[in-house]
Amino acid sequence: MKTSLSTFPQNRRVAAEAVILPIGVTPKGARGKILNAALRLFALRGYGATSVRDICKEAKVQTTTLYSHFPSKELVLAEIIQLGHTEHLRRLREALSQCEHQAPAEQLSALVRAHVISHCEYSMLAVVTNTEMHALSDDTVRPVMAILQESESLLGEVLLRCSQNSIFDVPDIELALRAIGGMGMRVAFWYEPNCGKTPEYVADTFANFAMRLMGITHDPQPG
Amino acid sequence: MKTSLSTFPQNRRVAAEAVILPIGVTPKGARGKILNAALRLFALRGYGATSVRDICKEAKVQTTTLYSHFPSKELVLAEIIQLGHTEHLRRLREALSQCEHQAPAEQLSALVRAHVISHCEYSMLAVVTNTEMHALSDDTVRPVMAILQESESLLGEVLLRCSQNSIFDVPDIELALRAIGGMGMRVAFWYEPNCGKTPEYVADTFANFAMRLMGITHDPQPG
Amino acid sequence: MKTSLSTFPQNRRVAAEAVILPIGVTPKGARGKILNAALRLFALRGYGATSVRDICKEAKVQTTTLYSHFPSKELVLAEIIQLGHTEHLRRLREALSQCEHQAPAEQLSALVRAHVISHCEYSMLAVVTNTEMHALSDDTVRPVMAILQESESLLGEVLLRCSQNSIFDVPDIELALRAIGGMGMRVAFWYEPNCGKTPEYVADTFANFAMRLMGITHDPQPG
Amino acid sequence: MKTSLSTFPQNRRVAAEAVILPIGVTPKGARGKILNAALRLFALRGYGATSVRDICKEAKVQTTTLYSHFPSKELVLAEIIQLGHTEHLRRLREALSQCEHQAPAEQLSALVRAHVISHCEYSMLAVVTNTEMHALSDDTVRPVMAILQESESLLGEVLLRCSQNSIFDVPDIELALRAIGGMGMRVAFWYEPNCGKTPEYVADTFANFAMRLMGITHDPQPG
DNA sequence: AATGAATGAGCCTTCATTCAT
DNA sequence: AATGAATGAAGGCTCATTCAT
Repeated sequence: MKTSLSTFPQNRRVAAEAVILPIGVTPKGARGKILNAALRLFALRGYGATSVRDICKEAKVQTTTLYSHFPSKELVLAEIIQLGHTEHLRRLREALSQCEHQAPAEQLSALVRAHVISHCEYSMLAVVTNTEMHALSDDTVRPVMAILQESESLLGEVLLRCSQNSIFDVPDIELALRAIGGMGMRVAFWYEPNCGKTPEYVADTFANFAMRLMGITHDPQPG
Repeated sequence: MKTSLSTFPQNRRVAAEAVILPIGVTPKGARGKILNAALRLFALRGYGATSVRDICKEAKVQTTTLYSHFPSKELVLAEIIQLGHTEHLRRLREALSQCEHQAPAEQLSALVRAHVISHCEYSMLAVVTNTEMHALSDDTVRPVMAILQESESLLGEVLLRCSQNSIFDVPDIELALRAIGGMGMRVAFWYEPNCGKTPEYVADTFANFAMRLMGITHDPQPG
Repeated sequence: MKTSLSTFPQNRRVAAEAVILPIGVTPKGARGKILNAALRLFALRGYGATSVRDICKEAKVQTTTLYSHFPSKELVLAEIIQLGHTEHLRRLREALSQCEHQAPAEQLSALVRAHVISHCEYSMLAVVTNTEMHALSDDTVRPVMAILQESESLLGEVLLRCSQNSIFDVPDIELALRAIGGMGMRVAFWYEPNCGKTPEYVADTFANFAMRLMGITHDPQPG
Repeated sequence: MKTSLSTFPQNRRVAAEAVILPIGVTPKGARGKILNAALRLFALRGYGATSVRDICKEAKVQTTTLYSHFPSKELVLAEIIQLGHTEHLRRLREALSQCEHQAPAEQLSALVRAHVISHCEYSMLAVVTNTEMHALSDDTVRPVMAILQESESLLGEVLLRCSQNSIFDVPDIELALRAIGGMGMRVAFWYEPNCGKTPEYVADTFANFAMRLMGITHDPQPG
């Protein structure tokens, strides 16, 4: 018996249909077409199951044209993942910057909201970013990994400050980080615009979940 | 700057090293060797990036031997995923059966614990099961999907019963399901036996997180 | 526009459906089942496009069983071709033996009739015999070729005797042999029992064609 | 005992050595080299027994080069067969067009001559065209079959007109079509330029055979 | 004879990439 | 930049055949 709560309504990697790259970040011309096509196919089928020919057919360019814009298929993926982590980090920073003098609880809430919203809005990007990083070579992955770790540090530090505040009651801060990070990351796989919930609503709810998970008490003290 | 809270310590899909298939489920002989080799490589590199020759080299059999046990590479994956979902469902059911007359809160706790422990103990299996299902054809995925949905229904129904109990305060039950399911699912990617935490400890903590997330109050009424 | 005279009503090598090996020649048991299955598949698909597995599936025996009866796939074909040429030669000889004291014209008629009837009755055998002999190795083909050449000699000698008789008027005896042999050989490809003509009728008509082709005059002298 | 009349002097599918594709029809460059190599090997060994590697070695190109000119091995065969039937039909039409106002007898003679000459000159093409069509899939064979049937219709209609003319005496027009078509078709298997007979001579003789077979009387009336 | 597993060569085809134009 | 042809490695898979049982 199938309940209305099923989390995997179909056999696709990502529920969302629409694209794709953050506005203002997509390059013009063939380069942009290639990146968007590659992102779409990597998200739906996976990097290993997508050929250069597939990408170029989707982008409506010649196969060799790809090689005048990128040195290899791997570096197409690298650029996409780079874009993904960069945009993600930018949003986290932006969210933090708007409440940097407020209590840790406010900061945590803002971070989780930004985390979730970006996974809703750029779900394909997030799926690729989170599932295909292992396809990059060690040298290629290094700068990308640095950005990812920076994002994690941001959340980790806020969690640390929260845990030092008596309004929270955290049994294991590392596991809390894993749990909060993980629940947000999964949003990219199931969210799609027609699901009946707005990104902001999901974000608010998940921020609430994060607060609860951290054991916040109902009458907070000043941070 | 890397903090001690980083969730992705290296560029691999799955942190765990060890294998692999649930005891008692692994077939004898070449068939079992092939399944374990394939599981390991699919988990580390992905299905698309693993060749039949790779699997057979790892399993120390001839490539043609694989084809006397499986009709295709896809059906090797299918069997692994089937095993994964079946074992997962078996554990959820077992956990539930041991508290079927208890309050929903107890049941939720038991389910989350089973969910997490199985993602710790069979992390490779869980990673493959959760990230490569899209590589199966429609016909092949159908029976597997049915098992997955059965597992989800189990958790969904318990959440539903919890939400109808006044000791819980759930803003959105569907999102709660996504959050709790998602945080457990991600465990497979980062957990490894030498991380300093036992599966039981992680499971207890995540069960606690789930309770909190569901807004449980501190003096529960009988379910 | 398709006329009712079209010679290739469908894309198959041989029009006939039914089998197969001459009665009394088919071995008992697995050996016979294998030969008949192989003949059928070689006729319909060709030797190169038929696998040992295909043959064994059709014959409902194990793959290895074939190898306890035949040393190789090639020698299955060799046996079939051998059977085909042997039966063909037997029939030509039998036909000749019944008119050995009659005029060459009678002998030619009898030979053409036997040639055509055997191509009607064992059309699958004839198709394989005539189109797959090149698949045999030099050593294997030698004894088979000898039988074939014996059959041809039979017809060639009768034609020669006819041409020396003044009731015939043959411009080129070698070409007459090719023409008469060739028109009979093609019968195996298009004849099928439900075509509305009996083998005897076709044989009589082709014998008449052969006579005409040899330029027979209407008041024959004694041979 | 081998007579000088033997029709199968050696174990090959086709007696002729030389090539191959009609002048003016062979494409330039690698495509043409591949077609000629494939034709030669298909004729000598059969389609099923010829690998893509064989073709490419013979054509002195890389195996992948074949795939930038043809979608598959099957479509190499399809193109060859298409060329064969097209050229054959073209020659029949050309022959007919030069005697379209003459008596049916003249037309029959012209058709048989064209039929035979094209089987002498392009014997490899004819052998492949006539023996490997069954290797094509249903969809691929359809347009090719249409051309073949058009050629057959041409001959069938002329035979029909002949049979309605009192100078002919045809016992069974359908069998006459089979016989005349079949004897010409077999020419491709045994004719070779050094056999001591020119294509024209063979063609004239077979045209004579065809007339006799149709029961022509020796003092024809105007058609 | 018959079986089930295994073998090594080879199948057709596609891959990411390069090069001369 | 863009093109069409070409390249060498590797892809998944099937082949005819063998062997221990």
